[in-house]
Amino acid sequence: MDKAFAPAEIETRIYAQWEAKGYFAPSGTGPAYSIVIPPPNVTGTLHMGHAFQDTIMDALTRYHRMRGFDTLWQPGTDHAGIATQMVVERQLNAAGQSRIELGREAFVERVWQWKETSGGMIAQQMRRLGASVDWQRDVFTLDPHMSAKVTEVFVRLYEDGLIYRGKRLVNWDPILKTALSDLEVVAEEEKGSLWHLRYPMAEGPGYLVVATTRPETMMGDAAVAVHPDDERYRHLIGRKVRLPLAMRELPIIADAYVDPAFGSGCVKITPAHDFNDYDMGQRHGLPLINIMTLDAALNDSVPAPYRGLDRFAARAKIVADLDALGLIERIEPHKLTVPRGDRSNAILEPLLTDQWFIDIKPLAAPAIRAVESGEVRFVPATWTGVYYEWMHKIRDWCISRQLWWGHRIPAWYDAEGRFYVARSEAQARRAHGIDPAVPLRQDDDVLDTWFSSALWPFSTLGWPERTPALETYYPTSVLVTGFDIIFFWVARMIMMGLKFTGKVPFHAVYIHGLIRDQDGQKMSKSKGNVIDPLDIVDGISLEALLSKRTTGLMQPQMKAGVEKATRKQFPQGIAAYGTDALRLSFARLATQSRDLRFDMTKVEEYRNFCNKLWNAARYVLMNVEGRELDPAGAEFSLADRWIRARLAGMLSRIESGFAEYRLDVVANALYDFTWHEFCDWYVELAKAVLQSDAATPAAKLGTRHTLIHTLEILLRALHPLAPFISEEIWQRVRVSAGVSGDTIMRAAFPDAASIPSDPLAEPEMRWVMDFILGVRQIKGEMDIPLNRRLEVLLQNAGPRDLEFLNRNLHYLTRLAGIEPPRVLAPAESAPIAAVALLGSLEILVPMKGLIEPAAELERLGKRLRKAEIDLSKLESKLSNSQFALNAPPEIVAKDQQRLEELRTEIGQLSAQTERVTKLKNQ
RNA sequence: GGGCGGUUAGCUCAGUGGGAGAGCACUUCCUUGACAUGGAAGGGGUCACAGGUUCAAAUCCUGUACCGCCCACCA
Repeated sequence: MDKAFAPAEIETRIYAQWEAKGYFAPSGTGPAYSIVIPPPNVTGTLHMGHAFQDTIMDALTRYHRMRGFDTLWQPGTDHAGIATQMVVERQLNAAGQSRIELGREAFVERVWQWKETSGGMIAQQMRRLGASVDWQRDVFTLDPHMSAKVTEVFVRLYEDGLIYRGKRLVNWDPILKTALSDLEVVAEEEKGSLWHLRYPMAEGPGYLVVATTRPETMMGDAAVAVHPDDERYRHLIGRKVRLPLAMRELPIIADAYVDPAFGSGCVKITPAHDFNDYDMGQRHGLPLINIMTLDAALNDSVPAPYRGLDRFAARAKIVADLDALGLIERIEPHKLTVPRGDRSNAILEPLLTDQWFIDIKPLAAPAIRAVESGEVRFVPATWTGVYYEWMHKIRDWCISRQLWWGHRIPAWYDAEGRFYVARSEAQARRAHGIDPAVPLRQDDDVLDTWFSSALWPFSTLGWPERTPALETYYPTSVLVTGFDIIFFWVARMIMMGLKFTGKVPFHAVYIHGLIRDQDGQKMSKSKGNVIDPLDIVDGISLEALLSKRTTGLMQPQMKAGVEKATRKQFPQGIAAYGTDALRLSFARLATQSRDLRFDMTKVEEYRNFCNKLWNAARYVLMNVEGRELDPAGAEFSLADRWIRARLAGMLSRIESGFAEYRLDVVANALYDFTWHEFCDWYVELAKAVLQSDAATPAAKLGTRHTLIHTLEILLRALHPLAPFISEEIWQRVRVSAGVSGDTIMRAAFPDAASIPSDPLAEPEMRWVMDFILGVRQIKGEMDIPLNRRLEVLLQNAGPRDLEFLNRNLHYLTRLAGIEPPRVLAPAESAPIAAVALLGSLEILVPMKGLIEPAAELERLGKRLRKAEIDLSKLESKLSNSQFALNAPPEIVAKDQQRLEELRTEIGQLSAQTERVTKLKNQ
């Protein structure tokens, strides 16, 4: 084995072998365990969030596969309608072309080409990350057989009366020229103005003042509303005002929606351009006056001077014209929430258009019950409330999009505008007896991407056919996703799953936090803080990283800032850390926190961890290869028994970590055991046996056997999080360890319960460790090199101390760096020495010029102060009579004992301080 | 306006009722035959604040402050 762990070559080689041998496919035996991947968008490459999520899913998958489950991790990618269309359109624009020029068919062809590129990059990234998905089952949401399922669902929903088409007010994106669902709207608070406009009374003098944030919509006003109980305006209800600039009259109506305290208490009502006004218009039978075109300019229903003006130009002109007429009472600054498209960032317009909707309440009710009943469990449970809140006030879902990239709506129109919903044009004709000579035209619109996403758990498994995969792996075991798409995706999958399969799509939803940069900032191209996960795996030079981060920026003026920040953060570029280090650091990050700060130092930490493990394995192999390892006749030492007990402890921590989706717990358990127990202690203890001429062959055999078996079990426990290094080392140790199997991937996950408990090993080992730590503490504080062997005397040794001492002398001399200690007789006086305490046992290191009395006094002082503080706390606790009365007896007893120990310790330390002080003063 | 998170060592974070923890960073020592991507030792925290419950609170309850997120039709 090489001296340092070199991941690059190992990873690609091992993954190729796994894939070639078909290890990712379900085993077909055992209980089913399945996860469907949240399909990444084919908009580019995977980002850190994907890599994080894939690590979690892969760890869960590998863990269950090793535990004997029939395990499927279903891969796939998403066409991501708007997002992908925008990416390709931007590419076209950069090349001086436009989508419109190209035409629908050619454009869609271009997007398919891009899909091949992006999908290929994504698959490649997933392979480098070690994802054990079943590639044979890979699907894309727009694959023809997947589209057929989408059509099937649409038609069935339509036939059940749950899909309807109609002219409704929707969120309209005038840049993308499509409708959006409520969820795709981000409400941002922005600074604006509140214009107080005077609307003259139609008859007689005077005017009403209405307050508005959008004066340009006045052209679409259908009424002015006041609160029915508002004394100021009560008498005017039923009368009329004249709409300035347009020669129309508006009724004054009463509606309790109006807040008399806001503005003037009079509201202009524009039913075709405001959601509230729309509702009010419906209540009062007001006309819907649409004044805008699809690109948000004023249309021909407004007076000539304003026609064709963009909404904001129209606003300026209308305000100027009203001002000229003296019809503006005042303008005040006002904060308002502006709706913007989540993709385009365009200011959206409520606009009347023909759209398709899902009547959602009938679907929502069973989906709410499924969570209430516990059929679907959110982890952490706090997200349940978020789900309920949205589900209880859910509104109909606008599913049609005026885009080109997506699932075409299966509806056909005749010349009269009648439409027929069917699985195909032919079926539409058959069902409605339409002559082939009558032209039919399919709806131009496509479906919201989330429509097909909602079907994902069952569509990927074969629905509507009752395929073996559907029967076996549906409902899936767990959905792993971020909280940002609970509404977009999780809720809709539960609704659709229940509707079309009668079952929930997954039993658990594990909601993880969102990956942010080291400063807690969201990672985004425009911030210039994105990292390609593979750049951490393979490393990247500063130059390459700079060019990656600064090309294709939406706002080129950001370039300088991005470059500066990048140079500051990665002056040397990024080193190659390997996949396992990245995965382990992701796991360590997977706490229940919402925001997860990704930090390079964590990756470095786990790179070092991998190297540590690699070298521990080197040491083990060095000592076992070509040697007898048959445990028959082996003698197992205290250290052997102890490390086995600690191994069991680690395994049970891992088990509960996985059960609770706490991969941070799993990663920490592995780290602590590997580094601080196996390497720091056990390997060093093993050396004391293996390098000793005094140790018996049976003892050496026991140590070798324990070394190789502990390592082998550790590797299996590590495999779900660090698949590559565990496989690589396992391949080298499996023969010596005497385990069968071709791959660690399909080896059994180690079981804590199969390791018998050993209640005596840990206390004795604790004594050994404390002895060693006591001596090391003196050496460390006195700057004495560890390997300088010291003379040590023991005072006050009890029978237990003597027993432990005799049994473990070889450990003590080696790990503490001492000569075999001499036990002082009860009456024998000790030379002046530095002292370490182990219960009542005093470990003495004679000072004789080695240790300065002043330094030892300082050390003693520190210990003494600590002990005294502890003692006084404990004394006040125990002196409280209520404590003994109410606390559990075992707590009281423990504290009593601790009190005695502290008193002994303080007595010893004080006596020692006195002795050293005397010496110093001589 | 409603709701949900967070506040623990310089930094990033674990820790849900009984002696304050990890990693990194920092200080000192160590070219020991697995590993300097290493080893040994050490310093550093009134657990945001104020009340309350309890024999006992970082942990449970109430409130306050600050930070963040989600939802929401006040023009």
